[in-house]
Amino acid sequence: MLITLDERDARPIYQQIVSQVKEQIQRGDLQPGDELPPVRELAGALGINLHTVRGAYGRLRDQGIIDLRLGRRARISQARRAPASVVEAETALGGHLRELVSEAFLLGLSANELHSMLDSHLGNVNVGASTPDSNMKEKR
Amino acid sequence: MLITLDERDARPIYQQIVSQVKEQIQRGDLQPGDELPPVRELAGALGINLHTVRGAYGRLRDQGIIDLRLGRRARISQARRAPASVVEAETALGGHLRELVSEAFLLGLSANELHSMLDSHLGNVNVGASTPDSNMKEKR
Amino acid sequence: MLITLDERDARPIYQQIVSQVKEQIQRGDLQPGDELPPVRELAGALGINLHTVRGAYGRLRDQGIIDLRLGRRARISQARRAPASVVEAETALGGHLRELVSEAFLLGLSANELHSMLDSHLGNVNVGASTPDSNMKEKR
Amino acid sequence: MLITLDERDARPIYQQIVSQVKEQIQRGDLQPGDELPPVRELAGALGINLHTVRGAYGRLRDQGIIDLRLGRRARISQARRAPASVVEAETALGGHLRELVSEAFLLGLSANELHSMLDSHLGNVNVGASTPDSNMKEKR
DNA sequence: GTGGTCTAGACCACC
DNA sequence: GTGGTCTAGACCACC
Repeated sequence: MLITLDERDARPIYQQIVSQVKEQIQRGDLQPGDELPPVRELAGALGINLHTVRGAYGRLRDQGIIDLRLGRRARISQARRAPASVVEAETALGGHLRELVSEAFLLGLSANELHSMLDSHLGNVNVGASTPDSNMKEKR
Repeated sequence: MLITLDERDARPIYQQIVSQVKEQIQRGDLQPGDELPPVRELAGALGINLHTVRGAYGRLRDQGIIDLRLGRRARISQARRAPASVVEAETALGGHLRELVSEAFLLGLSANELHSMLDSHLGNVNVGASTPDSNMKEKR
Repeated sequence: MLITLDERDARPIYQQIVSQVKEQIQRGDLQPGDELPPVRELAGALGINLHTVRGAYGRLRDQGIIDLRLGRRARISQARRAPASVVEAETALGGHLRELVSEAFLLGLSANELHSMLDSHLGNVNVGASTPDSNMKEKR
Repeated sequence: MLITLDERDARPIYQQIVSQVKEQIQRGDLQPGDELPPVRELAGALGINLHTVRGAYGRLRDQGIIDLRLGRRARISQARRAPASVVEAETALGGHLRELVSEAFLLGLSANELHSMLDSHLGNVNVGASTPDSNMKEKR
């Protein structure tokens, strides 16, 4: 598993790790059951403190992304959660969307341009899910 | 000028103020040259700390949105920046979009659902601005 | 808010704090909107490290029990979550129930005795919920 | 003797083994004097570490469930302890019950739902033991 | 080896 | 004042 830290990224280190693990799951680079590197190993490779990695892993566990068990290696969870309700989705993504729209406006983007940027990012998504006609790869 | 705080919004207060000022410019409620309320007044109206409002105004100034001069009232700047290039837009928004898409994926949202969430957030912005055929309100 | 640590309790300190906050919500001693003591204050009062309290608060936040926002005091969340599904409930409580049954057996308790012990603990519950005829105080 | 590990069970492996041995005694599948498989054999069959099985057997011994003597096979102990008093039971199980009830409350479960979850876990235990009129399988 | 908890202390961001 | 992140290092429990 390849994790890289971006000095220019304003987000805290643990957040970058969390995001990258999620993106790798989404891309299919990490599959359910796959092992993550031990915290000490990843900390060493990234040149950061062990606790920083533990914080990242802990959040991934709390979000149901990975399984952590004492004495065993961290693994990508089997269970993918059920589709979220509209309310849950708004709670989880509302801040992201407001930020995105705000920034896009400042850049002078049109609604169409923003939607097509979103489309190009959705295109990267490796969805091979149970309901192929309603997944995120779907052509609009 | 009407600013309201949303308790459910997880973003820091200063950021909510920044976003709302931007959105009001976008809606045309705030025009170049318009005055913003004095820091003390807005802080009092929202029941928040002076520093918080000062922080918000400072960021708006740093982003070229308002003019701040000691002893003068804050005003909306004249200069609007030119629409960004595709490359600039990708640089500025790419991280936000990656984050948004991977979160949406883990929530089990479809591409359609994500696009319509984006639409509803663009709708709040309700642009009726200078370039009507390429603005963010545009029906898709 | 009164939190006490029990030396004899084998659970980690942060767990005891988490449990006690939950129990106080359940008893109605803590209401939505109520403030929790600042981490430094509670840490001082309990004679433990600040980070240990932060760990407890962080878990309460991750479970949606409290709201934590930078610069503001921790508060009990407004939103009570929707009733869990059978699967969620089994996931969340299965381990507790297995442990309980195992221990009860070792003690020579009958099923009836265990159920009535559960009843007496449910009696402490301060439920004032929307569906009074299906809440946890309900006589069986 | 059949022991199986449940990946979804969040408890440590040694605890799953301890619980299952207890349940099998309860079901009558294991009788006083019966031999348990050698540590090496069980570890091999489950694909786990020797230490893990040793730890489980050690705890069973500490709880008076099995007899362990160097060079001999582990056996189910003869002595069954007398039923606990109400006070003992409350001391031993009170913490578990408080925890269970407050978790259930936060999940939005009703008292009935919690009792029936308890029933289903008691059902797994499936007691057909020495005191049929007060055992844990008893229909309520 | 591997994750979990706790202490100690620094520095930062928001209010 | 108040919570958030990070480093450093100790010791523990499980495998």
